[in-house]
Amino acid sequence: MLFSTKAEYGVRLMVELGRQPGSQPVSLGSVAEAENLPLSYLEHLVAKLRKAGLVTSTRGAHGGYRLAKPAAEIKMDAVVEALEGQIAPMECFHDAPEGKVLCSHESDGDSACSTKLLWMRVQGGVTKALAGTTLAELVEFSTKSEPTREAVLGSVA
Amino acid sequence: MLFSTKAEYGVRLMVELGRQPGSQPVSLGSVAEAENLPLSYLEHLVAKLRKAGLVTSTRGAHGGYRLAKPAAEIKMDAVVEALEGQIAPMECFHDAPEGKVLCSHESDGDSACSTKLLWMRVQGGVTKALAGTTLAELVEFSTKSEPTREAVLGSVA
DNA sequence: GGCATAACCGACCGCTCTAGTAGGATTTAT
DNA sequence: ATAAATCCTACTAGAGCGGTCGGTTATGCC
Repeated sequence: MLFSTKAEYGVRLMVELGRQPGSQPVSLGSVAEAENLPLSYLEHLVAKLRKAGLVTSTRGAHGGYRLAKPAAEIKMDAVVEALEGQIAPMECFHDAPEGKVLCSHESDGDSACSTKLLWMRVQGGVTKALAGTTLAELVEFSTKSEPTREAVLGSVA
Repeated sequence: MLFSTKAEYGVRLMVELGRQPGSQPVSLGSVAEAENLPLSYLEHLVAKLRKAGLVTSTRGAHGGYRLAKPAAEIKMDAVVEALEGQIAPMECFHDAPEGKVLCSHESDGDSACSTKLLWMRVQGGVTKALAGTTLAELVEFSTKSEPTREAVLGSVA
């Protein structure tokens, strides 16, 4: 598994927030109920999203969470990275200050890392997929398939 | 981390085998020494590669391992999958008999999985990167950067 | 002010996987 | 026979995952 359920639950949470049109905050409890996920676990996840500046919170009664930005401006690489931590294909990958990629084996005296080419391509593929998808797309995708109730009913009938 | 060191070590092992020109088998011990990896751990990894039909073994003295096919015909998705198991972005992803992708949440009564679009793109990116890279490329890449000894010496001088 | 609601925070827990280690059994060239 | 190798199983420490729990703080509402 490339990602754990932290990413899954967290993205579902974000989509749920993105679904809400109004500017009023959504309580975690309602999200947990809607997505059928444990509330206390979602608390941990939403904390990461908040620290990453992806959602804002309002405390107290009628409080809850809102997207910090319009869904169309939220790229999924930021979301997944907030939840799962640095996205790198391999332990030895840490990106240097500039856009460069380092491999810890390279500093060794021996030959350059034979796997670097592969992991760079993998990382490129993943980053492209994540950064090329916005939360708004997922919201639209999920709401569009919600009226697939027809399809469900159709298959039953 | 998308992958564990199993993939890292295993790919390094494959590259090491691919480097050898002759048709005579290479002992795991020499690979372990060349790559500075624990021999007993490599044994576990190479067993997976053998079961996946990627390498062949000859037992006894002067025995060892060989690539089962020319390096140019070995695609890295097969290698990584043999080492890490099914490559899927998320727990709920299991590919159906035909090339289709299933999400376990879809069978539920509720709306289709809001994350499916994202994970499909991610999986596409990873698969494309892995399947689009051959072992031969990695072998060439690593041997080409081996004479970068100049660069290393150059930076020291 | 008091109360319900909800965000916040940290500790804890069982489980599985990772990255090894260890020890032996088997096969084979010399 | 012996040494060199693959092969196989069992074991282990540690880390992360998925989740629970209890308590603290902040806030709208009556």
